[in-house]
Amino acid sequence: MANIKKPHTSPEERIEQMIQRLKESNHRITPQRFGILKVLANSTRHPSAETIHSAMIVHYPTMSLATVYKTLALLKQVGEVLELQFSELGNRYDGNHPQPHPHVICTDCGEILDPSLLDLKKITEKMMRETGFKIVGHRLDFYGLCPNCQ
Amino acid sequence: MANIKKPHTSPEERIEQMIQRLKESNHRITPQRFGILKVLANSTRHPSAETIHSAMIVHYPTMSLATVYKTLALLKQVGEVLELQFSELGNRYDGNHPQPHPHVICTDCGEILDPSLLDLKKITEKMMRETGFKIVGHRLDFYGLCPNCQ
DNA sequence: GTCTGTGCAAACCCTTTGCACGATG
DNA sequence: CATCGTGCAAAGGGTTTGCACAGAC
Repeated sequence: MANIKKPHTSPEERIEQMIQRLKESNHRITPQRFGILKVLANSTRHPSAETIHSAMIVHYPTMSLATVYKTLALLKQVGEVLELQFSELGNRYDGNHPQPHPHVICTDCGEILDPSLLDLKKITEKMMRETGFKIVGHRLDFYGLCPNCQ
Repeated sequence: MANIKKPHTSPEERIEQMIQRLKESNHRITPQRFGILKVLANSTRHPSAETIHSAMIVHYPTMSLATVYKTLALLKQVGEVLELQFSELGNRYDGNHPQPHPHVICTDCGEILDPSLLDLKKITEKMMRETGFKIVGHRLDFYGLCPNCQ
């Protein structure tokens, strides 16, 4: 059973994986895209599009938010980023673990953690049997207050 | 273990519960609010604000969307409705089972089902131990294609 | 050189808010 | 009759889109 909390892949390796996937699907590696991959691979904080943009504008002063959104949509499409939708918090992105996995979310400061792996395979099968759905993904969030905000 | 899928509470009983809660918290029962409670209690489809509004405007031609949103916010505040946030689908509301419970969501047509109860108490405790968070809620969604959309 | 990607601004969608009027308790 | 709720319209925030220019391959 793999431990997705501390993957053996380094940020560099992760960036390389994502680049490969983009090339495979005939997409160009632009400085903007490379920069976004770098931010994603080096972040454990599940950044928002805005956060990624802010981090990048220091080095790429002309970087636009639209490009961040377009790149995130592309990465989502090729399966290299996991999008966590929140209507209040705004969407957040996980580029290190694109497969569904549980999150623990602070309702006060918005911090998002990846706790250790939890296998929902059996539960997913149960759900498929019960509902007749063909289930291809899931989402498991726990909401509460992080140690700092308590 | 209770089965939250088919509660013994009828829509009428459920409406009564919600009315009690509103009265307890010193809120008035207006025709608009009563209508929204009726729609919520009679729906198993996790309606959006827009859906509730559309259902009501037939009987209350002056009904406004703003009032639907305000009432949903109020019901959420007093714990009588569960809000499911989706940035794409728009938020959806469950007035029959305000406590967190799993959902199975069709990514094609947007249908949302309540499968039978699944107890996450032990997993929640594990998460609290592991992360130091004080967890007060959760969300468990399964995504896939419903029988109709497959 | 071709074609995709970028960046700007405008458009979009859902949701929230301010405010004057209306209705509840 | 005091206060709270309603409805309109405008504002708001995050995200998406159209289009001309720039740049990757």
